[in-house]
Amino acid sequence: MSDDSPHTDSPHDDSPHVLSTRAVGSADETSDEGVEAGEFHAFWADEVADIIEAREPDEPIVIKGGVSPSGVAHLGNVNEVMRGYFVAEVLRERGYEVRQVFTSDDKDPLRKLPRKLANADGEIVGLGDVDAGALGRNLGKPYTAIPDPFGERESYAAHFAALLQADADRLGVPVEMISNTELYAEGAFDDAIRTVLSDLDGVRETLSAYQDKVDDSYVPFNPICGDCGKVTETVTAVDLETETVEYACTDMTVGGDVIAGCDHEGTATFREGKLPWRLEWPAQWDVLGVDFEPFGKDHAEGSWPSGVDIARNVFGVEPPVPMVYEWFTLDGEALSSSAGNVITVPELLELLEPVVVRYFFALHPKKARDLDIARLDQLVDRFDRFERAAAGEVNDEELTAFAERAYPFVAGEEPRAERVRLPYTFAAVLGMVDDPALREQLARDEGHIQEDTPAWAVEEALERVERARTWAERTDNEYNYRLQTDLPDVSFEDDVAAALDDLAAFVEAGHDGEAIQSEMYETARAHDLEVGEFFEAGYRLFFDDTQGPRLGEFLGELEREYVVARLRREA
RNA sequence: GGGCCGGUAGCUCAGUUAGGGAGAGCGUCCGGCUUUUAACCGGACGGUCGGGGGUUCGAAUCCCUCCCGGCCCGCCA
Repeated sequence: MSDDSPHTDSPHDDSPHVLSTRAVGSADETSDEGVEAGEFHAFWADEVADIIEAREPDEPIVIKGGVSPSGVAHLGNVNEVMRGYFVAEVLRERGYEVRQVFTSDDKDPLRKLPRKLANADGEIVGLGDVDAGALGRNLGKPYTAIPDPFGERESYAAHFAALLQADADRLGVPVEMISNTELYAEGAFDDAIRTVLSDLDGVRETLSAYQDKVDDSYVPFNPICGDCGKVTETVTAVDLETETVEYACTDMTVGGDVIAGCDHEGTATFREGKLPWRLEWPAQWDVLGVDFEPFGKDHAEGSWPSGVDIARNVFGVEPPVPMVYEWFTLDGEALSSSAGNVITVPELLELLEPVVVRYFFALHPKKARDLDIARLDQLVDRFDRFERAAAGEVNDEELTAFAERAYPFVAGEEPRAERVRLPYTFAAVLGMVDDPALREQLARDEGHIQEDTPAWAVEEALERVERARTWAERTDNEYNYRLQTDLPDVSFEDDVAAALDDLAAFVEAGHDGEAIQSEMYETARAHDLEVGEFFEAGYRLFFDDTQGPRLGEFLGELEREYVVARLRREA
């Protein structure tokens, strides 16, 4: 076998870890012409796009994400949307037509009561705030057959889907929401179900390699009970002629609990039931023509391998290009809605600009990372640096390569030279005052806003202030000071009071912030006070606290009469 | 127990494609701004690249092994 063609050792191994340090390799293309597989990309979405492109997909290229409705649409779910989005945008830039779809697996039964729910505004509420009894009575039914606990939409599923749609909108990602229930209703899965039920032995054989419970009486189809409306698990007969199944509404075991069946026995059509997940997922690939799908690491070793097998050997289709993303933690802990460790998109957008959130999801999907709310300033700093790098202003080759490629997809535009980003912590300082004009003045004095900065840039820069303010309040950190409009309850020693009066006179005479700052030291010495003691008096008067921002310069920006009166403890 | 994925400075992370200088920002400390008071500037400190072994002239990077964390290996999704 003197073979001169260097064959790649292993053919494609179906590992879903397409971006792993080890698995990147790839294109099992013959080397003679073509696709340069090993080409390095600074942006992971380009690597994924290469793999998709190498398979010469039909257009439109279909990128899918999906979730099962649960209580809360949290930031983890956004992976499904944003990861696919970046790949979609890269492919669009390469000239392809791309559809990004998002399935809501809403024909799944509600198996247990969620501890927490998100209302239409994305706020998390407890079960006590909704009609929990109605939910409890509907255990076992498809989400689309359960009333919206908030009484607003036509169903629990619709409520949840609306949350995800709203989140995608807020992040500027156009996705096509697809209801699984509707796909069944319109017959999209008819062929897949027929295929499965026509070859039960073959399906069982394939499935049994992954699921122990598959025996020769197992029928992978779950009819909806015509009597009680629950998803059933016991099919007693299949009639391929009439395309119906006979079923019995038996009990369903969920964890340690049992959802009681109603014992009804009936007949269901192919559209009055659903495939179990391991078959439904590959059936979706077939029905929707999916070319790429990102998914969390929980699927990587479970349903993905079986899905690949079933796609090829049951449905006769090639599975999509996969991509496993690592889960991120929130404040160092796993996301958990029952434990209260979740954050929704609207909540996060009270703290961060959408572009920063998009940036977070443009970072490498395979790295385990933490979203640390207390240190959001670090994330924003990193984004700002990333943005400067995109504009070629950072002396860091690696970062610049990544930023130049990824930034347009993150921001939706090329970097704009006039743009102003206030450092997040500085924005938090500005948040100590309410007056928008004063905030702007402070930013100008500090040199962040120039004479010729266009109005749009000023406006957008200042949008960060409100968010940083909210952050300071939420985390009650060292920026959580509030300029006091009313005189706090204070009392000072005579010497301190005298010093304050002197300072008041100085301010009244008209001096700028820098001069006031200097004068504070002079005044303290003149009255034989510790400088710290004098500053503390000032902070007490203006912030009702013992610390704060650089006081003199801060006071210089405030209305003179107000400062003078406050220093004299008059108002 | 088995498989997969992660583990780089106090924190958040880049660097692993293709082996060659261990890096950035923040924090800390010191200093500067006629001034100890969290905004600005400069500097320093800070790491057994999870541990060990191997290949190599040379390893964060390749190989083996072990440790830690997460996920999966029942059902469900």
